[in-house]
Amino acid sequence: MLTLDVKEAINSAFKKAFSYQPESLELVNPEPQFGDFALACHPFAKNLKLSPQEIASRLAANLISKSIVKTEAVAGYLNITIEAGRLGQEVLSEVIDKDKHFGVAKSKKEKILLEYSSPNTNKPLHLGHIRNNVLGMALARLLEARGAEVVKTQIINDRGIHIMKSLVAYQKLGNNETPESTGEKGDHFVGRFYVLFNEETMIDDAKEALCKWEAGDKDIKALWQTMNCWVYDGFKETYKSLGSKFDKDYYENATYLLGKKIISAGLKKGVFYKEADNSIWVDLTDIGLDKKVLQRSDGTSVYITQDLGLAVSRQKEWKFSRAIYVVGHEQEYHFRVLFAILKRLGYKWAEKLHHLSYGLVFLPEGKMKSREGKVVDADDVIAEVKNLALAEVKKRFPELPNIEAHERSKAIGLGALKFFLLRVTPTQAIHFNPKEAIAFEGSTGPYVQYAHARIASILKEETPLPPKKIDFSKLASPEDKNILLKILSYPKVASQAANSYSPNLICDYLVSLSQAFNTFYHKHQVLRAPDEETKHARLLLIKAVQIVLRNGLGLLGIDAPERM
RNA sequence: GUCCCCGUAGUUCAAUGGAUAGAACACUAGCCUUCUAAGCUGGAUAUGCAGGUUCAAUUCCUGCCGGGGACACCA
Repeated sequence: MLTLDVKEAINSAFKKAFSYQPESLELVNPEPQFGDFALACHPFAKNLKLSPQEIASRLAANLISKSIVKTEAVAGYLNITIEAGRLGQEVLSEVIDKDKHFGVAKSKKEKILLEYSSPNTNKPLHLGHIRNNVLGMALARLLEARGAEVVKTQIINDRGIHIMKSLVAYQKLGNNETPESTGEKGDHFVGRFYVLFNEETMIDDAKEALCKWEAGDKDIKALWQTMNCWVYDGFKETYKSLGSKFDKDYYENATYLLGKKIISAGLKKGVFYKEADNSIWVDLTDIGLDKKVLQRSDGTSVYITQDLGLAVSRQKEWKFSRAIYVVGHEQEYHFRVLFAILKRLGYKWAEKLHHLSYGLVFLPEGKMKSREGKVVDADDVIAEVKNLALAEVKKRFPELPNIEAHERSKAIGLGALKFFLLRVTPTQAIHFNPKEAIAFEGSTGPYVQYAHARIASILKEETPLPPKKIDFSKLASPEDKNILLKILSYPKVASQAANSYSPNLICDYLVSLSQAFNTFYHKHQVLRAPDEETKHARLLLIKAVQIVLRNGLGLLGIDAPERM
């Protein structure tokens, strides 16, 4: 790999000039006028007792490599320019050889458990869930591209008073309707009754239903089961549109009992304590948290109980080396408490649990609240972006067959939506402005997809690709170099994005690569290049761009259509 | 009251402690007889305030101001 060659050359220059071995070398891509790579020499000044400029000068004088054509010392920076043909040859042959594996590291095997969806079975998914899902899938792919085995899971909150609320409302107002009879999507059907639940007149019935449920009442359990299945049918459809996949679904009703066992065990060990009213507590004040109730005085479990059981059973089942919970920022305290309790119980793997908290999605009117109907429904948004994309496609290609038009609009609409949600740092809150979310121009998913489709349409004219042993010195324009250097940095960006759980870095990268390509595209002809050699070199160049765009979009869970 | 996240251009967002803080939208002037104009080329504007650490701070530390979230025998 080229950057390694340059690093080696710098290392030996250090040796020759100063008999010194730096611990690590961080090369950056400077402004084009300075060169292709640069090394800031300031950090070495202290050890070498020389000015950064002096260090850079001496390194420049001692830097020998057949691929380096120019070295310069400016303001304490060592600037390096690579031979034109060399860059193209090394970068392009690697990308085209590796193809879909370019940017994928074959590093150590690690098993990562990822939880990225935790729906309630009393209402349909909303925009916040979409962010959660899109982020989770992107993370899964990002980590897989680092060589990790990722176990994708969701925890379904199918138990508790809120579930009984929709159930009781249905009992009272349902008239034996079903999603089939009314033609509604199952999750929306159930959600309708959750909204109809009346806090004043029905709360006692809901509490009673919960007691019956816990006692195993047959009728309640049967209805609960039926309604949950309606909801699951609905979720399945939404997940399919989003491309969400899970290796394993966990259900709260199955994990909370294990949580209770863990709590009694902890009580015996003296990690927890019992109050006079029989409630069970943990005292975390010594680490800056609070006292927390783990079991109510009536013996029933609380929210955290199921997460304790879930964590323990998942570790037992998967033996993960790391677990990541992709859950909203508002639950940060909950997870701090959860992890602290697990540590206190003596589970060593508790150190390996991370809460990746993502910011809320705000609407122009403020925070979303499902109880007040102030939500952006997931299915609605998905349908809307598809429709808008369809209108654009039809405007451009009125003659396109319907099936093809719908396929394209699905890719484009969802590409726009996913990109919109992923381009922001996960911890940042998103202010959802419908117009921006579904924009197809500017810094958007479709912009990247469009660059990809343009390349596809050029390459379609020219199959098969030219051989890889050609004259790459034809790729010496600023536009060529800009693209080559960007491609070269892709693996690094991908690993940074994975290590810091930041898919937004990929979004940024893809936009800048697309910009580099578009600029090139407007300035240089590919099929009508001045000569055959240039044409061949350019074909390989854009092929490599296409590969990287497709791989990068793939990490984000976004399709790369051949035509738009 | 305590804790967590966030304050960057008119707006929405970027920026492993490194050279002149990047994009996009909006606004504006141009570019389709030439590989897809969902595009390209120009044009103006920004690090909340006060200190500190550092050769170097949007980035790290402290305080203040402003916005959001959390701290239930809710989930």
